[in-house]
Amino acid sequence: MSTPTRRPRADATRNRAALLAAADDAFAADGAGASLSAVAAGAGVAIGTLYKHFPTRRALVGALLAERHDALFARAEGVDLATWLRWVAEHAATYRGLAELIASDLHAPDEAGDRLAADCARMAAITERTVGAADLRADVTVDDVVTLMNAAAWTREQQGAEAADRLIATTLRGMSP
Amino acid sequence: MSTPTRRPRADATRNRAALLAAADDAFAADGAGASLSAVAAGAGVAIGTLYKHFPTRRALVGALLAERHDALFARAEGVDLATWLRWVAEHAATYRGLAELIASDLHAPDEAGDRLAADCARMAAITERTVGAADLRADVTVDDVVTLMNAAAWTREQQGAEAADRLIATTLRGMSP
DNA sequence: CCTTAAAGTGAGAGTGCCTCGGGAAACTAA
DNA sequence: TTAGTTTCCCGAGGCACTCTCACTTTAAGG
Repeated sequence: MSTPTRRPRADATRNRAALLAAADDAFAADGAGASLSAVAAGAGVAIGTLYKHFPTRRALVGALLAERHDALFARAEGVDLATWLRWVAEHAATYRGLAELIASDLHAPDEAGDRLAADCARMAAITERTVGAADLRADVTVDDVVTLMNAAAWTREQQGAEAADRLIATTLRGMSP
Repeated sequence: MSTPTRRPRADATRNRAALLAAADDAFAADGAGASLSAVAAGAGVAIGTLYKHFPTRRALVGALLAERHDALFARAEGVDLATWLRWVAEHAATYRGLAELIASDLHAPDEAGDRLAADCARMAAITERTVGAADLRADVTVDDVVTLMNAAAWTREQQGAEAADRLIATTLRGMSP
């Protein structure tokens, strides 16, 4: 079980970065379901290389979102619930179809090494903490808030930021004592 | 502009019915994105025949939902807002992916002869009427309620009936004076 | 029957997903 | 430098699905 891990090859590092950049372009333009062959082409790399670096679409999206997640979680400290929900909804609007991709993973068992699943768990933990700090009716559960979070993310994607913000505000009003 | 419309051929009627039945099976099993070749095969018909009857997936889904819609709209008379929202959410859960398919059509221009678009319009009208009859805060708009309706439909699909019902109840509480 | 228009057919072109065996290139150490 | 080793890249090819269209079949109506 020794780990004499050799330094990664230079071309591998370069290709990985090129793939991420191309994927960001493609996903921003065509949504999270954009053609992976197009991504590979955009990165100037063969399709096999893409799959070597990112075995699944989820892995690619997860890598792409990793930085954004870190930034999002870093500033979540001590923020109020309404703001947190707005932030998550805003984040979920990064690429079209992202809310569905992420939501569909809540049902799937999280494979080992899945960055996206880990980030979802972190997000759930923050949500739970933030809910605990909020003043809500006794019969409101964390699940209710998670439901609202998902719904707001989907709404933002389908109908824009204003509709999502209004949904959050109204529902939170209904949750307050 | 005479309409010496000949009676439709017997095999056409038969095939259309077989296609609808096969599509219902397939969509129920695999969601609204199920393979259309499989549907054609299930109906014992060539793929070209499917496309002759239903040029797009939307047309097929629309035809399939037509009866359900009629039933839904028929009993919507005088029902209260909360119930109406629950019914719509329940209806949207008929096939997986239905909420998205319908929502994505709200953005697309409704082509002529599109039954699904027409039904969406009828649904919007009923919603507007029901909202008018409900006792809500002055700053709540019909759009807010439509947003909730879509969100509840999506939630029902992703998280089940209970989560959707709770979202509806909580948000309506936030909308009441 | 026989004509005619409606309906059916299915190969084929296009697109996308994903795999796998062989080739190439970058490291490392002598 | 060079040989050895390991990592990485390549892209043809198998599979699935969508949608079209020139051609064939068949029911309807006289």
